[in-house]
Amino acid sequence: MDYNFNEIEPKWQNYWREHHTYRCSNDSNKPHYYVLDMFPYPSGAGLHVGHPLGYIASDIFARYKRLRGFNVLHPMGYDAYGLPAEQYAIQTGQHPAITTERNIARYREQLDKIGFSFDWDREVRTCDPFYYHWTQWTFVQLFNHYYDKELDKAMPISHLVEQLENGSLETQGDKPWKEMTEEERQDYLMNYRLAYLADIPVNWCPELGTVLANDEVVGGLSVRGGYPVERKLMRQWSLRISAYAQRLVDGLEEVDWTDSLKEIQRNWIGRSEGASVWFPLAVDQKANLLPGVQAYQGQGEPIPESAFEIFTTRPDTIFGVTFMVLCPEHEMIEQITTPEQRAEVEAYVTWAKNRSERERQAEVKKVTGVFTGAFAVNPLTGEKIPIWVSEYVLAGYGTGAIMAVPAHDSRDFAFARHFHLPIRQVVAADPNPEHLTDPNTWEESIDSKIGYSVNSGFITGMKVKDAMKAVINKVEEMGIGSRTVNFRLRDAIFSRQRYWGEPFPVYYKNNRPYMLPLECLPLELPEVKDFKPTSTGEPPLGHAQVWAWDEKNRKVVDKNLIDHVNVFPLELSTMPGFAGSSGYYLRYMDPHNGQAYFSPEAVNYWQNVDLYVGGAEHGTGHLIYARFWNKFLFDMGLAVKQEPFQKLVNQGMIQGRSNFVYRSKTDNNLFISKNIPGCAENTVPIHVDINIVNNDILDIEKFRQWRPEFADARFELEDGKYVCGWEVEKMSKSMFNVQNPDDLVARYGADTLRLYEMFLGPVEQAKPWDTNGIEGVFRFLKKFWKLFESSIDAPATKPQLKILHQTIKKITDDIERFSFNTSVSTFMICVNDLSALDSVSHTVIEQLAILMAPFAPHIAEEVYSQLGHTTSICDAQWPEYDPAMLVQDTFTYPVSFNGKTRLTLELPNGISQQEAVAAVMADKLAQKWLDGKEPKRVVFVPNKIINIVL
RNA sequence: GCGGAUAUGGCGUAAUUGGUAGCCGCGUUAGACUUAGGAUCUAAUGGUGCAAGCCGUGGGGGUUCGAGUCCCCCUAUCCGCACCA
Repeated sequence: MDYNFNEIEPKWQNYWREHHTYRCSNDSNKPHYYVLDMFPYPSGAGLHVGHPLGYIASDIFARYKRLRGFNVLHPMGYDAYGLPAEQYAIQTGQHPAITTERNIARYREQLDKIGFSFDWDREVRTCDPFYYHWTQWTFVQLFNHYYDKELDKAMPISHLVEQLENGSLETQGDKPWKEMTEEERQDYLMNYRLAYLADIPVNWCPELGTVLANDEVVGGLSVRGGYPVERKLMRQWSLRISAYAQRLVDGLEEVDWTDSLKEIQRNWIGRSEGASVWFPLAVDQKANLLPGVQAYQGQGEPIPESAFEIFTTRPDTIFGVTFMVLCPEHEMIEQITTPEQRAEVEAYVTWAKNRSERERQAEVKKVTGVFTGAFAVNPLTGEKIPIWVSEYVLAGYGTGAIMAVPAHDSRDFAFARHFHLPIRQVVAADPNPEHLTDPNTWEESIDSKIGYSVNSGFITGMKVKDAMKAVINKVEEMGIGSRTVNFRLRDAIFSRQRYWGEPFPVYYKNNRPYMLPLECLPLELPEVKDFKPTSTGEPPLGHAQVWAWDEKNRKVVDKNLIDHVNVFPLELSTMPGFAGSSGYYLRYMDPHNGQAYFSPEAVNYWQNVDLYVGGAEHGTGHLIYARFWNKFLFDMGLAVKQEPFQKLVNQGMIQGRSNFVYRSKTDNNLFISKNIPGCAENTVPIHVDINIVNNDILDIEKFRQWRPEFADARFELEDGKYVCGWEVEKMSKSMFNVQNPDDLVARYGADTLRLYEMFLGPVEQAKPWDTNGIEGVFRFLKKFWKLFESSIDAPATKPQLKILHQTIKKITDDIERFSFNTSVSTFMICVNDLSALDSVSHTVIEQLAILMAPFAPHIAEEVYSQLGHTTSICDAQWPEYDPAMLVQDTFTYPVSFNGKTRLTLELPNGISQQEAVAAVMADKLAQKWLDGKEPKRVVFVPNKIINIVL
C-alpha cells in the first residue's frame, strides 16, 4: 500500500481527540515542563504558513519532552480582543464578538489539521468574561498597590496610608496628611498607585479614535493601520511600569533569551547613569555671559528657590557648559522669561506644542529654539549662562532640562553652531594644552568618553571616568546634586477609547475613580448600538444604556438612574490589547478556576514557562508588559518566579516569495519566459499567484483561467515551459504570494508540511517561503513508508543498529539545541542508509518511528500501531543511544601535507603517532607528496587528522 | 547616528570543540522502467582544466602545523531604537 496521508492523518487526529491524548493534569509525579506559544490574534485572513512555524517547533519540543517522561503543559488560546475586529464592526455593523467567534473557529480548524499536541481543554480567550475576570482583578490590585522603594517591591496602598497616618512617612510638597480632606488624600495616593489616573501627554490617533501605547506607535504612525498620531494631554489610566524599570533590567540576567532580544529590551528600558544637578538662576538679568564672573558661593547653602534641576550622563563636562536648554513644556519658562523675550518665547512654545509627533520626528535634524533672556549660574564655575528653550529637549525624559556642552554632545554642538553660542572644550584624548585645537573650527563634537578633562578646574587632568565621580562627589557635598539613574521606559498608558476590550471595573464618584468590589467581577462588556465614538466624543461605551454602577445594590444599572448619590457613571474606556495577554500564561495553569486567577497548587507545580516561542516583534510590547505583570503578581505572593518566561526562542519571520510573469511592452497578450534574451528590456513584470506556479514554472492553463484578461494569453516559451521570475517580498494578498497551510496539507499532508517548515532552515532565521523543496520532504516520507512496509520480523543486525544509534544520538542532540532542520536531514540520511541494506527489522523501524513522532506524529502513530501497539506513540519511551553501537575498529584519517589534505588512510583505532607516521611513509601516494623530504614536524590528533609539515 | 544579527554552489542549507568545506534537499544533466509521468529507481552535479593539478566560505590583513570557525580593519544586506542629555 502507498503512503496515504489522506487516510492516516484524519484517523489519528480523531483518535487523539477521542482519547484526550493531549489532556494534561496538574497532578503528576513526573517532572513538569511548560511549553508555550505566543497565542494568536484570530484575524479574518486565517493562518498563513508563517504562523505554524513557531507552533511546529514548540510542538516538536513538547512531544519530545513528553516522550522523555515529562508531564508537559502545552496549551493554546486566543488573544481575541483588538482593533481589527472592531474596525470591521464599524465598517459592516457586524458585532466583533461574532466575527471573532468565526475567526477563532477557522483558526481552530486550520490548527487541528496540522496535528498539534495542544491541550484544548485549557483554551483561554481574552474576550471571555470567565477569563477577563482576572484581567480586571489584576487591574484592581494594581490600583490598590504602590511601589515601595525601601522594600523594592509592590505593597498594598494601605501600608502607605498606615505610614502616613502614624507619621513615619511625610507627604512630599503638599499639606501634611493629617490636614488633608478625604479627597485630597485620594488625589495624593493617586501619585503612588501602580494603576493610576493622570493627565498625561498621550499618543492620540484621531483616525482610530483612541490613545495608543508607545510601542503601538512607530515613526509617528499607528502600528495598526498606519494613521498619524498626535501628542495630546488627556486624563488616562496608566500602569506605573517605570517603577519596575530596574528589576526589568536585572531580570534579563536570569533568563535564557537571545542576546539581541535582551538588547532590544535594555534599549527600550534605557537605563542611564549620571547626575542630577540643580542650577540656580542668575539674579542680575543684565549681566553678560561667561568669563570673569565670581564663583558661585552657595556651598552648603540651601538651593535658591529659583533653581532648576537637570540630568546629565556627563557630569565631567560641567565646566564646558555654555548654555542651558529647557523643553517647551517646562514649567519654569513662564517665570523666567524676560519681558523683551516673552513674545518670541510664547510664539515658539505654542508652535512646538502644536507640532504633530510625525512632523517633529521627520525634522529631527532641523535646529529650532529661542532664548528666554534669563541666565543660570554654573554652580561650579560661577559663570552666567543663557537659558534657551528648544524642542530637542524632551519633556518626558529626565527633568526636561539640560546643561548644554556643545563641545562634547552632538546635539548641543548643532544648536550652538546654529545660534552662534560659544563652544568650550573640556575633554581631550591628548590633554597636552599645546595640542588642543579651537572648537570653533571643529566639524563635529567629541562625544567619546575616552580621554582626560581639560580646562576644568579641580578635575583638570583626570580621566573622564574619575572626573565623573569627582564632580558627583563635589555636587553632593555642596548639596546641589546627586548620582542619579534615569530610565527611558515610560509608564504604560492603559486606556483605550474603544469598544472591543476589557471594561474597567471602575466607577466615578465626585469625579474620582472607585473600584468595583472584587466579588462583583467580572464587569461584563455591555452591548452598544454603535461602535463609533458618541456625538459628544465619548468612547463607544458611551452608547451603552445599561452602564452605571448602583453602589448600594452592587450591580450594573441603566444610566438614567445616575444620581451621583447611589448610582454612578462607569468608566467608558476599555483596556488595551496587552492587558489580556499579560497574564495568560498563568491562567493556563488553572484555567477553570472560578475562585482565583490560579491556585497556589497549580503555580507551585508549574512555576513558570520553561519554553516560550514567538516573534521578536513583541520585544518592546508584550514581553515587557508580561514581565511587569508577572513581577507584580510575584510581589503579591501569587506568582512564584520573578520571570515568567525562562527560555525564549524567537522564530524568524517568514517572508513571501513572489512570482512574476513578463508581459511584452508591445503586445498585451504576449508573455515572454524569463530567460529568453531581451525579456528584461522588452517586458513589464506582473505579479502572478504563486498557487499557479510550481518550481517557478507557470501552469499556463491555470494562468489563462486565473483572470479573464489572460484568457487568450500567448506565450514565448523556453524548452516548452514558461519560467517565472521571483523576488522576496512581504507576504501579502496584494502580491499574490500568500501561502495557505491548508492547501499544502491537502496536497502533501500535515506531516510533510511540518517537516518541510522545519527543513527550511534554522527556526530563528528569517526566510522567504518557498515551496520548491517540499517535494523532497514528501518523497522522504514515502520512502520511510516503503521501508516500513518492507521491514521484517527479525532481530536487528549490527549495521542496522549502528545506523539507528547514530540517528538517536544526532536527533536527541539536535532537538535539545533547537536544530530541527538538521534533524530532518538526519532522518533522511537514516532512511537512505537503511534502505541500502538488504532488510530492516521491525524493531529498528519502531524506534525510528518514536524518534520521528515529534516531527511527523501521524505517520509515526500509524507505523507504531501497525507494528502491534495498542497505545499512542505519545506514551512511548524515547530511545536511549548506546555508545557501544558506534564504536568503530578503524578510523579513516585525512592526511595532509602543509595543511592541505591530499589523501586518506584507514588505520586501526588506538594507533600511536609513530605507527601512524610509519603507515603514511609506506603509502605510495604519500611518498609522492613527501617528494623524498624529511618531515619537519608531524601533527597527529587521534581520530581526527594527520598533518605532515615539510 | 547607536545597538544587534547575517554573508558558504544555480537555490534552501550543513560543518556542535580550530581538524577532509559543501552533508541533506531542491533544481539541473544523463540513463532505466513505462502507453504516459508532476510516479519510481540509478548515476553525475562548487569553479577551472584533457589530466596531474590549481582556485574556492562577502573583501583585506593576522594568529596557527591547520581558519567557514579565533583576532583586527572594511563592505553589503536585514532587524531594532532613534534629539533619551
